[in-house]
Amino acid sequence: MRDYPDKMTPEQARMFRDDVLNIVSQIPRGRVTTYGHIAALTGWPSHARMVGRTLRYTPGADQLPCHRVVNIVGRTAPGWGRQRILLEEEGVTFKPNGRVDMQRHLWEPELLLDL
DNA sequence: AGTTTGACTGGAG
DNA sequence: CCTCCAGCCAAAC
Repeated sequence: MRDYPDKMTPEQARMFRDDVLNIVSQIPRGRVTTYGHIAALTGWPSHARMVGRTLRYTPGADQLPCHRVVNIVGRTAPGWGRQRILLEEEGVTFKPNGRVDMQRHLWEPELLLDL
């Protein structure tokens, strides 16, 4: 028995994209969240990779605070060195190993509304 | 229609 | 802490 929903229909894909962008727009300044947390909130918990794809390829996503999305261990996006600068500018601190200090800055969206 | 590719994750060594 | 690997799944080849 698969523990994940059936393959997305085009409409579900559209809703997923809109939900992801909506959630990202709500990440507070100076905080970060993860691909997995966002995926879970949309109702598609196994689609963390899809969250990354959405932020990378959706036109206009660069106007949202997508630099506040990192992976579960606090690693920034490959090939996007500017992400660290943007985060540091709003007070996010990094550990010596180059990862975001998740203990201090992780924002875990809880009961999200108006999606 | 089969294979490869990631802005991912969790576990093993 | 690091690297490697299997599982993941829509998209791109």
